[in-house]
Amino acid sequence: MFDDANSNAVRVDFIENTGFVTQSEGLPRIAGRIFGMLIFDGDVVSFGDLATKLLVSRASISTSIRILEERGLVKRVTKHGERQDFFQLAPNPYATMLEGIQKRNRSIQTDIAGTIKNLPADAEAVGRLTAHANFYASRNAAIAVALSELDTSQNKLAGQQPNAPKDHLDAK
Amino acid sequence: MFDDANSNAVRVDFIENTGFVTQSEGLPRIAGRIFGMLIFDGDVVSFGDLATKLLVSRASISTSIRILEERGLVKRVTKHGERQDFFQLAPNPYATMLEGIQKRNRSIQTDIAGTIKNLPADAEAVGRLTAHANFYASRNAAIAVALSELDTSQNKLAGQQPNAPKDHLDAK
DNA sequence: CGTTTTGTTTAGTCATAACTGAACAAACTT
DNA sequence: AAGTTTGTTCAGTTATGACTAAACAAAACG
Repeated sequence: MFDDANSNAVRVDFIENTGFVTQSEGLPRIAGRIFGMLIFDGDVVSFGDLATKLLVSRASISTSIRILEERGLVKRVTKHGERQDFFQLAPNPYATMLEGIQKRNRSIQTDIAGTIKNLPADAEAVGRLTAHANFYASRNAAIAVALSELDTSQNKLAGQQPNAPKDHLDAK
Repeated sequence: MFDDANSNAVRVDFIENTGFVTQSEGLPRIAGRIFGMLIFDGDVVSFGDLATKLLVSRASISTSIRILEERGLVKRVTKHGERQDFFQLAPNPYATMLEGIQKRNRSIQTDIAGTIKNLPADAEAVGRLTAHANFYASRNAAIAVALSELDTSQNKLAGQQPNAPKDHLDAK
């Protein structure tokens, strides 16, 4: 146990698992695998290596990386003297994720508010619709709490976060 | 404005919208439409009416209702002297929803903990994996906050929640 | 009893989106 | 310049799952 072969099996399992998790959240599975690989390896990985190590086409890497970049979870960097693009985890991907959920919840809340506004004030449904909107409001309030907690724990782990993102990395 | 035709258009929009929301959360759109209809109408609706009013097959109602029942969001009731099944919102669907998310997060957390346990304690990845698990932990802590908030606002709205669920409803 | 109503299950269709290979453009190498 | 590397885009394939129609079982009705 705890030999290299074992560790690699654990690594692959984690990466695959992360793929399933993000898939169930509506993202391509490959995007999750990339994310999982960046978490596990904690390193800067080249475009080509992503395709090679994950055994998928470069086209898939391209689209999944675009999604991860759009969501602010992954950052593209260059290496001095290297032609390939390299990728690493964005500075605080978890906070960014939570902020994305908040944004979505706000949009749903706005929609429900619009529904209420377009009804007569004494409509029988207004109470239930208000409770419905309230649900998303509490979720967002709760996420705000999680965001502040994340700050705390991030500080605790600061020493263990290798490879603080830089805009430009020199060759090793 | 605010005439019956308008209100009905608003109603249909809300129902369709709720369908989209739940679809993006991995549930069939029809399940969301049922849920939205129950929220808007706040009434007890028969199996047949669901199919008729939503213009979908009875088979779809059957599967979507099963999903909603499994998740504890909708309750099946009988009406004295009626052969059809009837459905209404479960007592506190929002709390149930949040608890479902908590359960899922816990399961992901457990998986990550398993990953960490199967690695040498000094593995370089442990710090990042811990932060990853921590993310799901804070989310769950936050949901706990939302759950207590929900209690509060539910009390505020108690007077506006019609049709408190009963196990058995007499005919009107 | 046969017929009707009702909900579930199953087989099949259809829509969607992930993924790939190939074509492509841009930048670099020689 | 010709050829190579690199990332994106596009067309096509494939896998998944929502949805339906039809078959079905159970219960109520006549």
